[in-house]
Amino acid sequence: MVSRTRFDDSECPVARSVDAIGDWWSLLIVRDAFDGSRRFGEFQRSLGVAKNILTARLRTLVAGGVLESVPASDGSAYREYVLTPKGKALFPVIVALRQWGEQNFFAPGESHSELVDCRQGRPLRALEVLSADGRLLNPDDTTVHKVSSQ
Amino acid sequence: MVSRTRFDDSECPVARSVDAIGDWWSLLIVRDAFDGSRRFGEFQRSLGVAKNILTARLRTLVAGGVLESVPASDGSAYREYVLTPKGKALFPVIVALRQWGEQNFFAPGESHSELVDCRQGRPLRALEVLSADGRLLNPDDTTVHKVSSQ
DNA sequence: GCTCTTGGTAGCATGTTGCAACCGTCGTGA
DNA sequence: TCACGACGGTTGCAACATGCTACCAAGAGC
Repeated sequence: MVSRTRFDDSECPVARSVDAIGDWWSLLIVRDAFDGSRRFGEFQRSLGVAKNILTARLRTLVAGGVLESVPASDGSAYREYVLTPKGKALFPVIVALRQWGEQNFFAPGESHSELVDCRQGRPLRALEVLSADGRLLNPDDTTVHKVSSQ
Repeated sequence: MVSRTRFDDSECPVARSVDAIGDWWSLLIVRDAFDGSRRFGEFQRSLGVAKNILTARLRTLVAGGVLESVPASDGSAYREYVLTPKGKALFPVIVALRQWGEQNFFAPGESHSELVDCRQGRPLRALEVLSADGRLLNPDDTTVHKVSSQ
């Protein structure tokens, strides 16, 4: 069993998110799911993770409502793992991590995979943190405050 | 020593980001840094993490260029840990995780911390993944392709 | 029926984590 | 200037998680 409730009790949404995802492997599984992977074997080949670990992570993600286990789309008796709406909502997280990695961990010209807009084939616009009325916000322009139950 | 290079060799920026951050504790340290924590003790009290783990994580984050160790701002001989520009660039990642957590792991009315715009005190706008020309993109509207070294 | 692939489980060695105890330095008040 | 508490760690150890390899059962293809 994966360590449930490490940060779960926190009032911080970041902590709960982190706890729900489970670990880094899980995040890479989600990334692969966005890239079109569906089958156990696809994830395993793509990630190179041990099968027992993959089994455990998939189970956690399904239990957490991020993935869903459905009958295989090719008519075989096997099952596939697809993103639920909640899983798809992780898209900005993956995109944010991807952009951060692109900007900080690749030498100019170094080959890397890239996420592009299907329609134009062009890279995405950088994510922007905006205020309710659309101003661009830096970390210093924001603050955390507590919302008591209302 | 923390497991350097688990995913480092990957061409996927997501994997390199994940590897650079190290683990979930590190991400929560970064979150606290955005919230204004600077001192060892502040992180320790806020997170409740064991001190040896915190020591290791801070070292990893400094080595990775996410945090920087600087003389304390209050003139004491202690040191503080502050975000580098690279660390501040993680802001969208934290915001994305926070928004995902808010939307999926809190009952309506349940108390939680909230990130607000300093100027107006209002919650932020939800992050949007946009194409280069500003269209709103869903996961299905994007695809990953390889960029060979050019 | 035979064999290969898929999707796992089981057992074990190793690595990582968390806890508690300890320790040197800094700051402060008397 | 000396004592004492807070700060910022380090060390050792037990417990847990991870990864590797071998194994296995059911499906798919022939």
